[in-house]
Amino acid sequence: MGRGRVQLKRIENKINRQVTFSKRRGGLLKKAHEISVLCDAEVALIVFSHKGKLFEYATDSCMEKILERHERYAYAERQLVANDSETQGNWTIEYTRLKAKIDLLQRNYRHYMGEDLASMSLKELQSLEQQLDTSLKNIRNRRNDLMYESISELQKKEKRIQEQNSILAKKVTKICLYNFPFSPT
Amino acid sequence: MGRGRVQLKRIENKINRQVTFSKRRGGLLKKAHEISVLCDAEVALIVFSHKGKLFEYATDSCMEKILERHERYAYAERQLVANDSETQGNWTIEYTRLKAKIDLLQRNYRHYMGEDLASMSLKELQSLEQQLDTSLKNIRNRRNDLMYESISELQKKEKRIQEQNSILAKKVTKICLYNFPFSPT
DNA sequence: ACCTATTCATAAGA
DNA sequence: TTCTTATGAATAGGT
Repeated sequence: MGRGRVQLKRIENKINRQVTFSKRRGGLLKKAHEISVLCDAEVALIVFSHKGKLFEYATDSCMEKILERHERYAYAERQLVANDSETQGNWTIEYTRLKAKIDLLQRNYRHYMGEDLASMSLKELQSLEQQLDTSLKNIRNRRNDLMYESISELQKKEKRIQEQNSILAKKVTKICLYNFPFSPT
Repeated sequence: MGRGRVQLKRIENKINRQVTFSKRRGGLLKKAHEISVLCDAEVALIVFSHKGKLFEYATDSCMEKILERHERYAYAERQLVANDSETQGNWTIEYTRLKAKIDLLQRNYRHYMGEDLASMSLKELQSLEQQLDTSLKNIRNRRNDLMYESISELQKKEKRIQEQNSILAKKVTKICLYNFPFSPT
């Protein structure tokens, strides 16, 4: 579409890639919404840009619900593939599932701690690095905000106290004048 | 697209809806794949038809990984109401325990993602910042190592091939000389 | 499923 | 980023 055919391969020019991403992302989200409305379908679309930014669309803005529904499907499939004697009931299965999830989370966590990196590919490392860089920026921004807040808070407090001080000083002067109208000072 | 404009509302005719769904589904999956390849993005697309049939696309056919990544971004609100039936016994307790663990891990995650920072104190932020800084250093070191490794690997390979080349060249020369001892060249 | 008239999406350029 | 526009793609309505 547009001027000239397009090859289905990574756009090497960074600028072009970014622009194309931005445009196509819009188109994709729009079409996802359209099919959802026109055909009464339930759609969830998740897009991570090359830089790791998230864009998403979900029918009725209910991503979690759709993902859960998907999970049930995927889960059913997995069961069809790899079941032998797990007729113990749902609890055992659910337990295993949660265990696996924790394992995964912990593995990821270690990566975020900069540990256990040997198992990661170059691409994964780069994506992780980018993510942490972004995180760090956010954290530093937040810290700066907090510090500025605290500074201005202190400055206000100081001002208030200064004012009180001068008021008190005036009172003191007045009282002194009243009690010792002719004293020096 | 096509003959006549289309209103963005549910197609009431069942046949038309089904046909349109089928066509647009194809288009949507195709475009999801295209943006994924062209722009080096990570895409997950889930479509449930009106009748409940599942269609999906995922970059590198790795749906779970993308959903996991998405989960890290998404706000955690998987509060399963497991409290209503405490009579289930140990399983319920264990289940709740695991759930809590996951919640905790996910909360920490979001901090590592530079999100959800409002609840953190200055001190906590500083410690997090320090940790991430360290992580980033480790990750960058590891990435550098990998890249150097890969470079020296390539250099070795190049050398081997060069050597083979020169051996082959010599052989060719020899054969030529043997077969055409007086030819020029 | 296949066929087109149309509308849509978008690559390139500004 | 946004707009414009030429052009390739997608697709609605038929067959």
